[in-house]
Amino acid sequence: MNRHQKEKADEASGQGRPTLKTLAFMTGLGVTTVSRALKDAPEIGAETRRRVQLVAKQIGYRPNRAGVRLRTGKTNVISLVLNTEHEIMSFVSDIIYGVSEVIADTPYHLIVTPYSRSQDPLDPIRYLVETGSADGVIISRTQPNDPRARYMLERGIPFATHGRTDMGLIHPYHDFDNYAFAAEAVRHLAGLGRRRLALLAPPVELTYHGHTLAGFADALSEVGASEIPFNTVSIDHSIEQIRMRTAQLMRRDVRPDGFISSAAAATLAIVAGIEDAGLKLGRDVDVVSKQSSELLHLFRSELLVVNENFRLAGAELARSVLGWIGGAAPGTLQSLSEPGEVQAYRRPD
Amino acid sequence: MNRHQKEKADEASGQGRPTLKTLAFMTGLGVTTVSRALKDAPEIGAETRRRVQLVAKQIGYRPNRAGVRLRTGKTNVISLVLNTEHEIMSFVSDIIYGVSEVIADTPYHLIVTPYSRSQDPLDPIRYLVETGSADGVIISRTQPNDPRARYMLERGIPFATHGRTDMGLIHPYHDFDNYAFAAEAVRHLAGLGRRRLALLAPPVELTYHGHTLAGFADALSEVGASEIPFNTVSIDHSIEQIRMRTAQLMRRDVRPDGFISSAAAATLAIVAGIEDAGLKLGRDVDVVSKQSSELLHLFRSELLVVNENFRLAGAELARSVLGWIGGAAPGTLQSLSEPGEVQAYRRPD
DNA sequence: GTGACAATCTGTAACGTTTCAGTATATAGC
DNA sequence: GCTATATACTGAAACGTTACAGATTGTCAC
Repeated sequence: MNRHQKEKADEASGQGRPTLKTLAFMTGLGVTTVSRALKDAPEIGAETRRRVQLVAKQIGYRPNRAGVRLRTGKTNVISLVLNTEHEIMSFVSDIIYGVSEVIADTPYHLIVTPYSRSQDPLDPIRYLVETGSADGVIISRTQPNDPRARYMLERGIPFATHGRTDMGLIHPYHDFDNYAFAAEAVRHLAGLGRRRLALLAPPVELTYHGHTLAGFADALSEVGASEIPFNTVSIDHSIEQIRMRTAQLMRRDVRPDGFISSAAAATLAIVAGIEDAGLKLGRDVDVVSKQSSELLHLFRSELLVVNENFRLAGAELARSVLGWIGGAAPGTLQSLSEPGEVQAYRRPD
Repeated sequence: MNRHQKEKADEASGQGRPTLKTLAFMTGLGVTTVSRALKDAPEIGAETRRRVQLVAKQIGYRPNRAGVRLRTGKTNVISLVLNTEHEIMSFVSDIIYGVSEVIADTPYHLIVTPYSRSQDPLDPIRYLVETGSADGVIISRTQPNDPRARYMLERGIPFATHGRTDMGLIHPYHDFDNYAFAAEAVRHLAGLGRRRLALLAPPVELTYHGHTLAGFADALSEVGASEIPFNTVSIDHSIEQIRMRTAQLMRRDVRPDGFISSAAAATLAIVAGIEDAGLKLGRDVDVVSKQSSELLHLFRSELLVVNENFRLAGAELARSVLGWIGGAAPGTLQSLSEPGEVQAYRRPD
């Protein structure tokens, strides 16, 4: 062992985390060879490859993220960008778990990048892109003409949107079919003999507001029911506001006998408003609501529900972003989740 | 300009992200000087310091995280470790926002590290520590003798726990005073004339199970009420299980006339169980429940609630971890949040 | 036996940062 | 006018990784 090798030995045998240098020393190879052996490069002998990988596994070698990131620019990070005021609560937790599930056996980490009402929604995106903090981004509250999607498309950074855009640009997305939801809800209410329907829609600026309205309108004319306008509030409004507006509406002469609600929390407010007006759910009015966890039937057993699975959405979004990062065509990474049937509550035995 | 400087210029004027080298070229200083000027090192002249900082701000210099991390080992990352099965939904979203709020104007990023039922809760912690992926860790579902806290304490990695431990070891935590909650709930129910109380407690393995039980027991003897045992389920059980057990309990001869519930979702199940047994809330039985968002009163207006603010918890936990990272003594980074009064619902005008 | 070529392996440089060990200049002491 | 010392700055090395440009073999054609 010459002086040079001795030095290497001294360095590599340190009890810190193993690095390529450690592996190189242990196997008697150069760091370059080790590096390539670990990533199955073609110019490495089969036996050497196996030997390196065995030793690496034995001593629990894990590539240093900072080293890789500095050298290659690859962060192995997916960022989930969330609005801290308007995001649906169960959405946040479920989508995180969905994403986690998918990236669990990849080297990716999930970072959460929040922004608040006061900020331009583009701010966090700009930050991520400018600082190169993530390989891929997931955004929600998608708009028909979404500056964030446009911005990332321009910079060529992989992303996926929860909800669709409508800019004639192609990018990965996952969406719930809110057109189908609203249409099914209308049909179900019509089937119960309801004729005057009100819709508590998503906020106008989001794409699925349009989808929801379209499904609502199309099905209304299909079944020959009519709309009672209820567009002074959206599911983004406070519980109190929705409750108050609902109560007001229900005290009018011409009041709805059916409600469709795009969010579970808002449904609580609608029901409260209905009861404030002295009316009874299931008798005077029926309500169809989306929900993401099976809790509404406990609230009022008369409620009619359609489930939206955010965990699945998170998983799909993660798959889409990873797919894009992996080189797949953005157009092939789009998915739409069909709503199940409208469910009435069945009392357990 | 000599050849050497020319090279520098060429490199530094590249339109990529500005680095120290860019700043060094622009200011005519060495990278070392620039680096030190930016962190207010003492041996830099006052004017130079100002000049460098001005230029840095002008061109929007941001230190490269990978560079810093590789050189110093500092990740500027806080990891929030979450159980993907048992975490309360609102807890996840609120705590994330609370943490975000605090780290917003720091260089820290928040990464979410999930683990599932099948795993040893120590796994994600080991991963974080071994790979040096975070400067600080936040864990929840804290146990009296918590191997995760012990492990991190041994390795000297800063962390904070949501909930306390009971191992005679000192570390930062934030906790809700569940002893006070249970005691107050008992007193309130006693004040309503309720005499036979049942408690739906947190799962036994968590520290606050003990706190809750102690508060419950102490207040019971204080007010001279008695306990109806209800320990076949905890708030970790499924809605269906809790509902069924509640209904069973309420059909017994000796049944509770008061319930205390440690979680809002579980309360929905308790109420359903009560009603399954043909009894009425507010008449036959009163229920005091914790909640983290103001929704329970919409569910049944007779419900009595105590609010627990998870966003605040997230903020406190983040402050604690950052404090520890910043060198503060762990013992000074502990906080306890006192429950407010038990609230009955007041109908809005 | 020579040249060509493939198959394996290797050293060096670079990513951007901080730290170490200086260097150069000015100021002060005497 | 000399040294000592403080002040302000600097180059080189290192963190762990990958890419580039070789280097060393052995094999084969002829």
